[in-house]
Order: sequence, then C-alpha cells, then structure tokens
Amino acid sequence: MAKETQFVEQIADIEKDFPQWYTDVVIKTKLVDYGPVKGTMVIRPYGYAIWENIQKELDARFKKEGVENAYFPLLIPMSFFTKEAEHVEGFAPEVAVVTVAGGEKLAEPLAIRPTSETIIGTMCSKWIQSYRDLPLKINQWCNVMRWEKTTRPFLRTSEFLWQEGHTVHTTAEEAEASTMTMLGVYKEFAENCLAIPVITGRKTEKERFAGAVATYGMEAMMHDGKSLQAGTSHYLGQNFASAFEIKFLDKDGALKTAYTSSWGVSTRLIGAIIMTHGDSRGLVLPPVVAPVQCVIVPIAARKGGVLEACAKLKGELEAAGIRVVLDDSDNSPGWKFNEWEMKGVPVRIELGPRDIEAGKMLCARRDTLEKEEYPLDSAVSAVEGLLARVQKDMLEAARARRDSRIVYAENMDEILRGVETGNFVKAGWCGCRECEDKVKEVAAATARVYAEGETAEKCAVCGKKAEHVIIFARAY
RNA sequence: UGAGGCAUAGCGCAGUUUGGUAGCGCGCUUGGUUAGGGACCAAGAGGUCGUGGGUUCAAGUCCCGUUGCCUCAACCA
Repeated sequence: MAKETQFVEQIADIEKDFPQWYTDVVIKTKLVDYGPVKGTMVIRPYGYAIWENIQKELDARFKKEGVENAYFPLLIPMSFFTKEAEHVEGFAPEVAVVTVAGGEKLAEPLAIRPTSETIIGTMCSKWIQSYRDLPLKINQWCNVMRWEKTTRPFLRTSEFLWQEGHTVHTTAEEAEASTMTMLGVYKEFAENCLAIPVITGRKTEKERFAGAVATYGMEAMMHDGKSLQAGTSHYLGQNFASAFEIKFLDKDGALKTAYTSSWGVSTRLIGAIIMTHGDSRGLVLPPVVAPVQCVIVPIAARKGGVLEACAKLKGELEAAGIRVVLDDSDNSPGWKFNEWEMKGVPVRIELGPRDIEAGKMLCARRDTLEKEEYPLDSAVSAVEGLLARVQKDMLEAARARRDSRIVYAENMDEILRGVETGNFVKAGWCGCRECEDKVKEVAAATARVYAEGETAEKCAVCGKKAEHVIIFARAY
C-alpha cells in the first residue's frame, strides 16, 4: 500500500475543520502564496489563470450590455473622497493613505482606492453635458485596498482584484433597471460559469453600501452552510451625482442631476468556487473557468508508443480548444492522479499500453471520481461531452446541497438552531434595526438578502407584523 | 484595541520539564531499479533554533525585553 504523504494528511476532514481545510488547499495547490505585507496574497500562475477565465467570461457579458472597459488612477485625492458624507464615513476606517511622495510630505494626502465611485464620479461630471451622452456605462478591472483587521486568502485580503462597473443615467428608473440587469448578469454568470447557485436580493439598511440608496447582493452557500457575499450591485440614486455634480442638459432644456449605479465582483469568487465545490481531496474546478480542463497521464510511459500516443491525443484536444496538459514528468502515475485531483482538473485521461492496444482511453471525472472508457478515435467529442456534463452536474449538486439547507424559522430559537446547524434561515422580519441586531447578537447571524416574493405573518424576533421575509445566515 | 497560542532546515514537527556535539518525516540533489491510485534502494545538500540583552565553564533549553504570525471577539467584497 502506498504511503500517504504529509500533504494529504494535512487536508483536514472537510466537515470537521472547514476553514483550515480551505487555507491548506489554497496554499498547497499553489493558487496563492502569502505576500510580505500582512493580509496580502501573491496570486500564482495557476490561481491567476482562474481569474483570467473569469475576466474573459464577464467581459463578454458586459459587452452585451453596452459596457466598455476603462481605467482610473489608483490614488484618489482626499478632497474627492470626502465629498459624499456617508461614503467617506463608511470607508474611512479601512482606507490606506499616502502622505509622502518624492521624499516630501504631500500638501494633500492621497487615498489608495478602496473603490472608485469618487474619482469616476469626478471624471463623469467632466464628460457629461447632454442627455445624448447618457447612458454612460464603464467598467474597470483593477486592484483596490481595504485595510481589514483579519484576512483570509481570496475571501478577505487587504488588497484584492475586482471589476467595478459604473453607470450614469438620465432617470432613476433607468439607473434602477441597470442595477437589476447587472445583478442578473452576475447570477447567470455565477450559475453557468462557476456552477455556484446564488440567491440574489436586496440588502437591509444595515448592510447597505456606504452612499447607496439600495444595495443588492448575491449570496452563495459554502460547504459548511455559511454564506458568502459573492457580488453586489448598488443603486446610488443621485447621492454621488449630486456630490460630484454630474449634470446634463435634458431634452426639455433643463439642467438635471443624473442617477448612477455601481456593481462589482472580486477575486473572492475564486474563494467561492473553492468553498462551494472543494472536497477532502482538494479543489474541484468548474470546466468553464478551470485553467487546465483535461490532464493526460501516461501509464508505463517508457514503453514504446505510449508517449507518442499521448502527444497525439493532446494535439487533437488542443486543436478542439480544450485546455489540456500532458503530464510527462517522471513521477509515478499514482502521484500524478493525486496531484491533479488536488488541483481540481475536471477530467483526467489515463493512457497506457493496454488502452492503446484496445483503441481506448480511461477518463476520470473530478466531481464524482467516476471512471469510464471511451474509444480513442472519438476522443474530442468524448472529452467535450464529459466537460459539459461535469459543468452541469456540479451546479445541480451544489443547488441540491443548498436547497436542502434552507429552513424556515418562526422564532429566535429556530433561527439560532437553523444557523448553528449550517442553514440559510428564512424568517419574517418587522423591518426594524433592533430585531436585526438581536439576531446578530444571539445567533451570530446577519441578514443576507430579502427573500423576493415571500411573505410572513409576524416577525420571528419581536412577534410584530412582518414586513419582509429575510434570509439570515452566518457569513464569511 | 480585549483574550489565548505559536516562533527550531523549503514544509510539518520533536527536542525546553531536568542546560552538555542540532534531530525526525516529507520535499530537494545524484545514480539505479520501477510504473493502471501519492514506488523502492543507495549516496548527498540544507539550520548563527524570530530578535536584543542577561545568568553560566556551557543556553534551542533558564531570566528580562522586543518583534512577527495564528485563533477568537469587533470591522468588512
């Protein structure tokens, strides 16, 4: 029997020690390394490739919505930053500030962007004069910095990569519609590309983005039943447009203040993928964003013809646009199986003398660990079909898992019991801040989003008339 | 900032109680044998024990200071 290595032992039982399992997997699979500055991460090539695939998929969707990419500066003058009162108040504690440059103290300190509403607002006010300039829809891919107290790779880091979209409109209705459209784009993307089922909805006042009129979020359930906010879309009303004087001359000749929205997803999505699909063997990556979709492991590679057959197969798959790697290193096959499983590669092909003789290949899928034989002469269609099935089955499995862990609560005890056992808890809520705070205090759970289209008789906390049904959960 | 813990080879750790030549596993290097679920044999390389001071003939070990990191609470995509 083969000796288990240290690494496999270290990937803890996922049910028992989920956060530790998560950190081990992220580091050991070489997605990231810790950066020299506390709370930062160095994203290694394998991890960055996932991000590139996410970017590619999102960019295609943004383009369909008429959104163009642009870039704005990293440093924001403090005076810009302080124009919107609630915004600066909300972000002040976590902003890093540059006070010295070129060896001299700066006359005005520069904030390292925690988000770019202020600088984009400033620029938009210069660009927009007429209703003909609207709507304006821009997106930027960039890094932002928020000086967090505790951090975890991908889920919460001091510096992270994201995209932030910003739109400017002539009317409130149009800006609100844009907010909802982008939320829908995120949901479709999360489910079809990342195989992560999400619940979208409006957030409570308490959870609202600083400076927004309304914040909408998408919430994903992790393996341990905790929620992760995987993306947000904000309707900003005229809050930023007023502060930054984004005005336009309308058809009727009147000078009007515009309405804006903003929306973003971050490298946290990579954390969401890991925590949604991963198992005790390591990563399980959805084929659409997997850096390597298929790995070929030669068996008895030194025997005549094996490596040649593997190379030929690789060429065919590559030509079909499949991201494929031939592992011709001199590690043992068993080692390679574990290594690539750990890295979450969706499909593995084992090809040895016996298969070549029989004109077959053995395919193993990462999500179910099932192995099946396929004829070599139709390898491309077999792998394409397998990748599509893995993608679909991963979403369905995650959805079934999540749906089985959504419960209803009538009172505080049930809320507590629900979140303690790793569930999303739907409960009636009167709408007051006191009840929301009490849930946090007693159950250590927060209001994630309103459950759209659901009603309840009374508030599960105070028993007064319920205004909404809300989803409570413990969150990352 | 409140509380607890850790710091010894690239990684994970033992050694500290009772001071006496710096250890183990994995990984790495070289050569050989292997190959359908983390192979085996042999030979190697690699550490001023986080850091500053003190006690002692002698400190990884005892004493004082200091720094960094981790977990929990508070803050958050």
